[in-house]
Amino acid sequence: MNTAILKRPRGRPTNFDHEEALEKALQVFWAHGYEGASMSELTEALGINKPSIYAAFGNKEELFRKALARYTTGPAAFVGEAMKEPSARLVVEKFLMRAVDFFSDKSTPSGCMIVQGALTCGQSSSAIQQELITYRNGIETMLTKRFELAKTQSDLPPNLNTKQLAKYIATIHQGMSVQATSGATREELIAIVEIALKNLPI
Amino acid sequence: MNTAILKRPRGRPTNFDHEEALEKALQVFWAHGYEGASMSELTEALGINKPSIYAAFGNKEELFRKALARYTTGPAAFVGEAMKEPSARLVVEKFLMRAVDFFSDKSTPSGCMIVQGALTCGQSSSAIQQELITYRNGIETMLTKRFELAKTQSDLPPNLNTKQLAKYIATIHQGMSVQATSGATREELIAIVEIALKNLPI
DNA sequence: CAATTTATTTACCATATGGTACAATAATAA
DNA sequence: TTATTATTGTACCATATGGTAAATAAATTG
Repeated sequence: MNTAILKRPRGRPTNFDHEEALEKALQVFWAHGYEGASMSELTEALGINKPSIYAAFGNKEELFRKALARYTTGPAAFVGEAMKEPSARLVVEKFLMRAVDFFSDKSTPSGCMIVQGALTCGQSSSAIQQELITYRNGIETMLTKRFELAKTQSDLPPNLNTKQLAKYIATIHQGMSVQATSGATREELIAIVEIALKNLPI
Repeated sequence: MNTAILKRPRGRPTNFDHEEALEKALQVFWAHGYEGASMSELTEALGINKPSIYAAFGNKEELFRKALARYTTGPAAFVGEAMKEPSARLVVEKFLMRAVDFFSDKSTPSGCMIVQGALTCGQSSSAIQQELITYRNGIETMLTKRFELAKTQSDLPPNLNTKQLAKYIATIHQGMSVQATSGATREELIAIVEIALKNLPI
């Protein structure tokens, strides 16, 4: 089954599972943000010593990037999934509703890591801050492209400004992330989405 | 005119203007958040040495609280002002439109300090984090109360859930704060508000 | 077996953090 | 003038930060 142990590499074997460790790092960064997560908290959470972390993942920045990649392909993968819905309207519904599930999942930190990982920070973290902005823009771009596709399918009117609509949806998503971190309940988040959907311009 | 110098206090006079210093501290905290603003950056920005800051304002937490108070009664006072508009609809319009002006003002940091001052942080800042949540809830409560008043004036239907509506408006506001910090232009923010207003349930 | 390779542990590094002791300074009060 | 009071500047403190050197341990190769 596990092909990884069929042919062991040369030296002393690694004593921890990289994916498991990355998952734990993700939880810490997700909960406290890039700056708010200290290396000592991370070492404690991962259960391995610092030199092992640095050997396996590079440095704090790299560890964050790898945790972030895991985040987007794991818990936050629903964003890409939502784009596959058959109509623009359903895409928005799915995106926002799944975001509510996501934000109110009590087994994970509240809020979106891409929104809150480094919104404000010291100068030393500006690289990460900028990368998260790029990720946020990426979500907007996904929405825009999906709306453009809907236009070609006569699912949306040709005069509709897809970029603006995407930005509006992203704004609600980001606002809900803040709400979730502020303690908003699942029911409250659903109410927000219902208001938003009931009054959607599409 | 200046009554403060008519009767000087006993010892060596203070060498800096407290309000000016607080204003500079506000700018730093606003731009970098509570944790992201270091005492050394603050001392440099205020142009006074650390012992003077501590003598005048207590400690970093107290300095932040005083800067935050200045924020709410100064640049962010428009929130309370907006509540005075004659109808619920106009309250929301004014609140969101003035927020756009506020967020896109190039002479101040982008985004809202109450939203971004300590969204995520290390454990040592959880007190400030909690206080900012309380401030955010306060804005929602202002909106709720204003909508309740509108009900008594037959300005809003009696069956309308004012808390939910307030939370929805607050969500858009918070989302726009994230957008502003991510580089959204004034025009883009206006477009967001226009979509939101065009589809308002009131 | 020894040699080699890699990972772990321990202990440490330079720097930055929030915060302060203490002496010097500048004002007022007597 | 002298005493008193309060603020300033310098120099410092304990601790935490991200990060690493060096020795040790555990595996494979020959």
